[in-house]
Amino acid sequence: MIDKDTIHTGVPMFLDFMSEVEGLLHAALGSCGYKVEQGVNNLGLDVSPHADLASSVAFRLAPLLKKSPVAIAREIHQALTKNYNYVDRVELSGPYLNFFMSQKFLDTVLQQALADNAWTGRMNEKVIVEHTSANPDGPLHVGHIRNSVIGDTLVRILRRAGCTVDAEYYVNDMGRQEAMVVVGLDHFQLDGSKADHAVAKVYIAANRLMETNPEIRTEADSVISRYEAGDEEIVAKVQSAIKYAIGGIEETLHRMNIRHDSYHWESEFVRKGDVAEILGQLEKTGLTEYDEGAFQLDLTAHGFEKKMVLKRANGTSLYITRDLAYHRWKSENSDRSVDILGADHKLVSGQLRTALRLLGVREPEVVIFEFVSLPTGSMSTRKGKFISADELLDEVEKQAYEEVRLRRPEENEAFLKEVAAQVATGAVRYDVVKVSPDKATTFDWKQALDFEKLSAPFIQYSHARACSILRKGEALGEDALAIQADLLTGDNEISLLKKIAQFDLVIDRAARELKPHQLATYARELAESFNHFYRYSPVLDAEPTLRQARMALARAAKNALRATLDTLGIVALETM
RNA sequence: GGGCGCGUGGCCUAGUCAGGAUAAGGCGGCAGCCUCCUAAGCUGUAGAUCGGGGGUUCGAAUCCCCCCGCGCCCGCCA
Repeated sequence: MIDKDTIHTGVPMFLDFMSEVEGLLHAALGSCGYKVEQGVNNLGLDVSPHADLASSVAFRLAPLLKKSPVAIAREIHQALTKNYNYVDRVELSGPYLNFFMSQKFLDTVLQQALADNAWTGRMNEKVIVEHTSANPDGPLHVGHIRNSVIGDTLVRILRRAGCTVDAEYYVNDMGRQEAMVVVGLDHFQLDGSKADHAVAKVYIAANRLMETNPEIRTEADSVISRYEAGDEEIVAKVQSAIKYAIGGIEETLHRMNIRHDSYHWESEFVRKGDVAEILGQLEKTGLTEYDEGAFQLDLTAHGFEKKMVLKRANGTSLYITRDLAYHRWKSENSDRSVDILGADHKLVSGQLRTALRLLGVREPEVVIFEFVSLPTGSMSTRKGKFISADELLDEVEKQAYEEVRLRRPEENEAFLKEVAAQVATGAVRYDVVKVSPDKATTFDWKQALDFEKLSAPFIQYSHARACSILRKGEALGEDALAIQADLLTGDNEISLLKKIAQFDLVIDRAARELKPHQLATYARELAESFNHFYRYSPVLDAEPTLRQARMALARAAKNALRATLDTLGIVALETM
């Protein structure tokens, strides 16, 4: 049986094993009279094919002690106390120290995984994540959704880690793009298509008209200054256009299981006087000057070649200035603030952070993702050159529908549609999140429509198969809650349990480092691990006691898959 | 020209921050597995001098320098 005091719902699993290993190693090093340098992972700990946790600390000590790593590892190994709880044994393998999990640890993992709320971590910071924030001048395209998916996945990871997260959309209502939409609406009609698409058509037409009619630019300038001055007629026009476009954008986001908790409009910070206040504070740094009538900040001492313009010669404010005010607000209302930005914002976000430092405001953590381009080149809303998120989702859903229909011909239309929609959302999200944000990508229809192993349906399918076993088992009277982890002796059973145990480690890292693609990799490994169990350890046909234990493992795996999929924003279908 | 990022089998990617024990997957190719809990699955096989060159190290895909290629940026746009 398991000691009651080791069971605490909602407490990490692998992290507990790891801290025990760290404790053991530090104690052993101490009794040998050795010290390791300060730094992350100074014990050289890593998950390894050779052990549940391996340490290469002997290598790190070798040059300092002028002894062979093998000899050092042997000394440390002999100095280890045998006071193990979650550790079963430590094997010496040349210069490596290999730590293995105890049966008690595996029992705990299984028990935790069966609890309803076993999947929430201990971070309790308040975090603001700003993502998407696309200009309301058209629909989201396949580049924008990289922002939305990375952002929303991080929101979910941080919440899973225990944080309170506010997902924010920063609405650009004061920029030139929006002014062009308003001018466009004076010259062209919305055509009744989906709101954001209709706005895009007007916006594109206005830009095209400007090529032959320079008056359009003057009209846009006038909209900008009248809006900033608070001209009631213009304010009403701008805001209704924006609300209309955002409505369409929201629809697309909801289709991808993405919701924002709050919206902040740029104009808010101008109207409240924050922008003026910040300009005043920056002036006190002595780094500002007027150049050809424009108010500018000189950041050459901070490595920026060009001056940062804070106010136009005509007196209107600029994006960067309003963004300073917004970021000050965010820092005052959170413990961490996170921005998801495209690679084209690298420079300006560096300038922003430097200016914030001058103002004594906590800087945001910035996640930059590289560009998504089309095989024909980069996308542009203004030129009407893009593949919209809606178009992508429609196509993927159509493909998914065909796949479900082939596999489940006996099911009704509603079933096929529901599964197809959830498979499509999952496939799109997974395709985006599985790639590191640092990587520039080229959109590829063939890849987007591929539902095999490196995709969401692979993981959803594993979950559905686990559900199927549980349904059938429960019909036979099994409760799938019996804790008999010691009966799980097969390699595939133990590695599945160990993979389940890693969930908290993956979430913890992804939440600290803001790397959502690590969770995508874990999801694939977990599903793969479950599939091996499924293939080699029959549950329902096993003899009764073993069947109970395997039922419990199937439920634990189901819970872990479900938690992983939820955190990725992918619906865990019970059947597909 | 300068800054930032990327370069891993035919194609796409993980691993790089915190250097370690045979470079991990997918797609595509070839060969297998449905009287067996959903074959969107599983197994086997071929295929990589980790862009090139130098350096640091007992040890480099990983760190440093140079070069090449690709992307993004260098606006009183956002």
